[in-house]
Amino acid sequence: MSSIGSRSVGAEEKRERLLDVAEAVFCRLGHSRTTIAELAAAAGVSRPTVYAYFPSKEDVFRALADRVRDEFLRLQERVDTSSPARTADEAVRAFFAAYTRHHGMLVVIAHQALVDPAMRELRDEIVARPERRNARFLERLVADGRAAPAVPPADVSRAVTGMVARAAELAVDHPEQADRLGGELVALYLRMAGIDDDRG
Amino acid sequence: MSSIGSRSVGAEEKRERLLDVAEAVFCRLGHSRTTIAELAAAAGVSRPTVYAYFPSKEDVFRALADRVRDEFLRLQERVDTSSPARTADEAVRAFFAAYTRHHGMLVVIAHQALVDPAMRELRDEIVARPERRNARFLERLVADGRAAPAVPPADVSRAVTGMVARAAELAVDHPEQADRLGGELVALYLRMAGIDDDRG
Amino acid sequence: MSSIGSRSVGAEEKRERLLDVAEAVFCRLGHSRTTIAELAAAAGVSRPTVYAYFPSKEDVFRALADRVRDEFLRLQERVDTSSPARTADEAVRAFFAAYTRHHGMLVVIAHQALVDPAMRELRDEIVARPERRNARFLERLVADGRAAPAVPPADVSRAVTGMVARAAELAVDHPEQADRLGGELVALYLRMAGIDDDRG
Amino acid sequence: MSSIGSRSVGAEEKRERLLDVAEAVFCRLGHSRTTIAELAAAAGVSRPTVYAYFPSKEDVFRALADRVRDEFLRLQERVDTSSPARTADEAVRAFFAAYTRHHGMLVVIAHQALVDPAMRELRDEIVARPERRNARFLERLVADGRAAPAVPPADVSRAVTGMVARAAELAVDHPEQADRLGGELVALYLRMAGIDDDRG
DNA sequence: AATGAATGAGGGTTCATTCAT
DNA sequence: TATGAATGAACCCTCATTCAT
Repeated sequence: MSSIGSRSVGAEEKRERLLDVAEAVFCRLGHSRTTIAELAAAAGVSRPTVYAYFPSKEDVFRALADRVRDEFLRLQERVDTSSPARTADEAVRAFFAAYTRHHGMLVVIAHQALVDPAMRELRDEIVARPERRNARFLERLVADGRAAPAVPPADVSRAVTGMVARAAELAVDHPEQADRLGGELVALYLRMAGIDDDRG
Repeated sequence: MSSIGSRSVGAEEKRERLLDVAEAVFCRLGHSRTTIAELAAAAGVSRPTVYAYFPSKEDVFRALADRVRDEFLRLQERVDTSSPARTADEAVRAFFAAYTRHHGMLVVIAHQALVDPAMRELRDEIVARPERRNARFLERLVADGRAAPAVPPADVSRAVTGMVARAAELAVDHPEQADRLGGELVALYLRMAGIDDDRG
Repeated sequence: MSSIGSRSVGAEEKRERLLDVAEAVFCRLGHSRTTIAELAAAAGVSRPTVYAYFPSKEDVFRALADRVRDEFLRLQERVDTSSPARTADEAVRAFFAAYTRHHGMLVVIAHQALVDPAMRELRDEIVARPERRNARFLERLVADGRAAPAVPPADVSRAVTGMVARAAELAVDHPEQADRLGGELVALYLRMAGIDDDRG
Repeated sequence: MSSIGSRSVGAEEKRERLLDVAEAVFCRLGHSRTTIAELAAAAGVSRPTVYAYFPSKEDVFRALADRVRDEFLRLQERVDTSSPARTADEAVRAFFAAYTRHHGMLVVIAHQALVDPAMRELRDEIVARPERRNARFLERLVADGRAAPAVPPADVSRAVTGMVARAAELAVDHPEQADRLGGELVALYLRMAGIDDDRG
């Protein structure tokens, strides 16, 4: 019926769809209440079918977490670098959008990180890596005299991650405010970093 | 049942000790992996004894969450108000300290909030209430011409919550940096809020 | 369906090959751990293909057991009867060789006999029938004055079955001793049966 | 109701009773068809109760197998040694009785030995150790001129194990013949070993 | 107040088997 | 004929919870 895909669709695609479904379920139910039965039902298949695509529940979760991380890693690749303010604008907005989109998973990942060192690392790749990258970006700007942050770049960088995370929480419940929130985040960032706003 | 005599006091104390133990266990194992057996073992009692103090595992968790929230609520009561900068300094540092101290529980609470509306509310009391209070504080300062935030006070306020949360994560792993981090948080906040630093 | 033409012959051959593979797998993994998946993998085919040749896993096992039994039944047909000692020699060695060759299957069959009356019967055909036949053989020899067993022929007969079984166990792990063991078995049998060794 | 024991009984005793029940079930159903549910039902308890005494189904089986082995090991301790024939008589009969009593378990152990090296060792302790002991016993007799086996002592010894095993199979179905079978086994053994029958 | 003992409910996982292609 | 895909039925095991002592 409403199974996860017709026969003609490749297995890889079905796996991907299963992950989509799984993300929704994990975000709705959290890690422990997400059962294979629930995943299967949400995907319109039977329990054993889930095992045709993933060896275990934990593997579903790991694959999901990996996918989220990969999306975050990809974010950093395409950013307009025509001016510091533009770079900041795009980077912050993109990070904010991704954070909002995957807010639930990030909460679950943080929870699992309490228990699983692998999740701790994965979370680090999502959160701390962009921070380090951003810190280096600021340091370069400072060296060029184009930024004058109030506190060390690393702290600005960390602060912005936190700000984005918190704003994302709000954006999840009030998507209509997402745009405005993005704007405020950028504004705050520019001010914290002491970057001249030369956008448009 | 038992009067407020020594017996009762002992019971209240034991309950409190049980909660201390429980907080440690919940932070180490997360919500689902925390079993009554583990709580009992960590407290050096048998499983049924836990039920003498709490009706269910969920009640242990709720009591714990309540305790954390209460501590956050109490934070706001004693703040030096001799100057805006001093107020900000104390409030931010206190919030940051509490956030660091209860970081694990806050992660678990966030996770449970995905599932349990009551936890959503509780989390709101911990995070959003101080934000609103802070926003009002800023608005008053703005009205008095003593603050000139870069973005609306509500956004500054939300931003600082996020910053603190992220800094707390770091402070958990590197307690030796807690002081410095607290200072940076205050500095950033003052700058974001456009408050003159008239401290010492 | 398919005539006895080449197709059918191919099918029969494949079935036989499948049984060969299955014997190896059942002996390696025992009855319960042998899965259709394992059989299919060992045969280099997909799971459903196994079902093209056998209606069920139990049928694979039954066919296998039947094949083993048939081999044992055939043993008794060609035995040199030129002298009692020669008869004994050939019969014991042949039985011992077959027992060694199919030791694993015989263990599995014994195990299944605990549960399945049909396997009990089959095992009886493999083990008890030769015993009865042997007992009659001895009785005839006794009547002719050519044997003087220490105990009733039926007991001698049963004893030799047991001896062979135990020797086979050893021969499985130490094939190089098979010949010597065969010799000892014959010697013991002759002595137990009180048959003059007029061989060679 | 008909649970495995009243509260007053020690846990050790209950464990022992559970093992008694388990032996019956394993012998009736074989290894794989024996489920925890069946064990629990046979013992008159619920499934989780079984886990209060054993960590897993495999542990139940191992404990059972250990118990059987221990009983076999104890057999060898008390044997009348007033004369070779008496020693042989007692040893063979005792081994035969134990083999009959635990026939089912020995079949299951043999089956598991296909898969589990630990079971292979355990089986060796049950079967091969008495053989080696017996072989040494015969060697001593030979040295003293009190035995003249038809084949090397080790082979006699192995043969008798096999004979006993096969006789036990029969005795399981026909307990009324056990005594007679025991006698025949002893007679055969004495003859094979070339021991003078000086028993009363 | 405290606990040893027991269990109902439920979740993860496996596997023989079927079916559409 | 052969198979990729899917599933019903079980089974092992865990855990929150209860109860008699």
